Amino acid sequence: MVFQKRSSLEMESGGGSHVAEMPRVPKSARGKRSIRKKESQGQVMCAFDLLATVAGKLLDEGEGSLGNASSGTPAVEASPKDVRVKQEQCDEEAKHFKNEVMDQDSCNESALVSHIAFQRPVNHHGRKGEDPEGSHAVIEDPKAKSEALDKESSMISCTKAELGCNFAAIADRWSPESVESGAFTGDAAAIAMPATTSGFHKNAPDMYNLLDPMDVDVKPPPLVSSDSTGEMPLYGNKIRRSTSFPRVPKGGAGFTVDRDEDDDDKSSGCTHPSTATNRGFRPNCTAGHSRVKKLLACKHRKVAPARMHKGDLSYSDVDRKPSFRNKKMYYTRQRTQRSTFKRRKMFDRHSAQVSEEYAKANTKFAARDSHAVSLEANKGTNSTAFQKSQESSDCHVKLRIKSFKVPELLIEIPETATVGSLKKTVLEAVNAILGGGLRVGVLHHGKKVRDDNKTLMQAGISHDEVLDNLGFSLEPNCAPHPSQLSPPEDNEFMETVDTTEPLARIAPADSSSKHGEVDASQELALAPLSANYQGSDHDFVHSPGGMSSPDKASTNSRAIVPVTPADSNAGAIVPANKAKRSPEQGQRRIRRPFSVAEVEALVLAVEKLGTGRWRDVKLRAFDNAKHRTYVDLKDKWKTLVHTASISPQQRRGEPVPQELLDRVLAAQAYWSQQQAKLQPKTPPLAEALLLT
DNA sequence: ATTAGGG
DNA sequence: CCCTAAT
Repeated sequence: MVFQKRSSLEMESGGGSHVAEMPRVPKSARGKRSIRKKESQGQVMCAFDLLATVAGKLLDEGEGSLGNASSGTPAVEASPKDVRVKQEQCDEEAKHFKNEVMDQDSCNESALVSHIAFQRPVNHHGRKGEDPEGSHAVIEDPKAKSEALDKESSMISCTKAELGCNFAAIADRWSPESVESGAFTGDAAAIAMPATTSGFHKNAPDMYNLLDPMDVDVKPPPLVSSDSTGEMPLYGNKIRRSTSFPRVPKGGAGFTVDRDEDDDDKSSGCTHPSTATNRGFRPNCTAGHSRVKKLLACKHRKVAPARMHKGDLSYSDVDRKPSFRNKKMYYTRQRTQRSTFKRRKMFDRHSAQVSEEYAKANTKFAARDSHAVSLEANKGTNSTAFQKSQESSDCHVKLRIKSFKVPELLIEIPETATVGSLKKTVLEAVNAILGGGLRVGVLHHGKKVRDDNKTLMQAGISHDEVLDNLGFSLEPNCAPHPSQLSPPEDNEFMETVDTTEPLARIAPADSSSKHGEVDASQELALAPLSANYQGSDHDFVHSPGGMSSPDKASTNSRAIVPVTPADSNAGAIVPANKAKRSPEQGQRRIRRPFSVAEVEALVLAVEKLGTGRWRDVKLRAFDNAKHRTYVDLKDKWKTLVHTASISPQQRRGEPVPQELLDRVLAAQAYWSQQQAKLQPKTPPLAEALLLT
């Protein structure tokens, strides 16, 4: 709706004469920003909503046969039609330009490109009027059903588990940083964790760049028009919008192109449940898998031979989870790294902070619904949601446990079994997967069931009871007190890896080092998931060269094993943590030379917005490129200006088309002048007088 | 959080 | 790219 209004406005203004954009409109601009943020929030909610809905459906269907769950896609498709449509548009556009710009493969990128093309039809190879049609208004439907969330909190949690949407959450939990960055996403968000929200927004910047009021009102400055004859005032805007569409429905089907990354990351994970699930489903960690299987198989035989089918399913889950995790982790890391960094500066103890957040999250969780997830503050980490499948007649309690860090497990155990045996069973399975060192805690109705000798029945855990009330937590064996908590980060790592010695071994340094290393890959891995669309920005660290690769998808196949890297350092690092961290933190970001396409986008944006509004430039042209900050853009512009002023022979790196450089100079000159005009508050006359 | 500049 | 100061 808003959108429509704007467009009309735009059109009108376009036709008429326009006032050049003001170089800056600080106040107004900022105010708008806040608005955007709000909107994004709404969207987020929406996404959750959707998720909840889908989950619900899946659950319903799933009960009968889990098999369906994986193919539950239909449900997803059904609801978010709008989203779909948008997505398609995006894709379309992308197709058009892909050929031209191989560089970037993200949807965003393509969008960007297309946008460019539109704006400057005359210049380039005939990609001119591709389609103004994408401009129809986007239908936003940010219905935030917070209440729904509340009511269905239980459902949601279940859902997450069922869908495997957790994967997002899963990975996130591993590193505190992720939490901070808002990676928390899935569950946290779903669960309604205000604390994390802020992070969330951050990552999910607004997809409104296009909608930005500024853009609308602002007409193409003279420069632009002069630059290319047939400018696109009206057109360009429209186009832009259309391009942006995809993002608007961010929450939606998850195809949130732009954001995905990162950012986004966050919502994306949950967003594509079906996809994720399916993809994730790969025989990755065979070793662990078989091992677990064996373990469980034994039990099954003894206990409930008949139910194996379910077990199989869950196993499959196991397989897929790891992969998720890996992907996620990578992704998360990357995303997070930076923020973490900053944080560190601010608080030595960033870890502490994280833990706090964690705690909050946990608390809320618990409060909200007794069932399912419980996080261990000290460990920070493992939360498990479990679901009991309704098996009626026999006295076996079937538990389906989903842990953030641990692959999903399906466990069957007689009601007469003791809590202790239940714990043991779960522990065995978990250990098999993780490689050990974990202790399992059982929570019933939010309370810890400490008496290992009680039977499940005695504890109130019976087959006919709703599973919601049962939860498992993973705890390190040795960790005696949660209170001591080592830095949350570490803990998390630990958990991931081996939980054996939680506190001691984890050193902040470790985690950091890991982060740095893994970083890039994470993103890659993740990308495939969300993938279907993607944004452009995946940064592939490993291939700094710049190209994005289509193969990202293929990438995900990689590792699966839950294993985790972490422990490697852990041992070494035990007590001392201060020294280590600092150095690692200092890591410089990897160098990612701007591609010509990026330069073009930058130039285009600057031509429109001017040189003093990097933040807007970022939003407009690089919203999806998480690795390009406004500072980066500003710096790049600086170098571009410099490059343009030196001889071609002196230039290095990927050659930038002279045409672009010329535009850079033109824009630079134009905006400098503009600035000069506005700046001098002191009228020339006055100046003159003073000088005299 | 952004912007502007120096390094 | 990083780092900082000033907003």
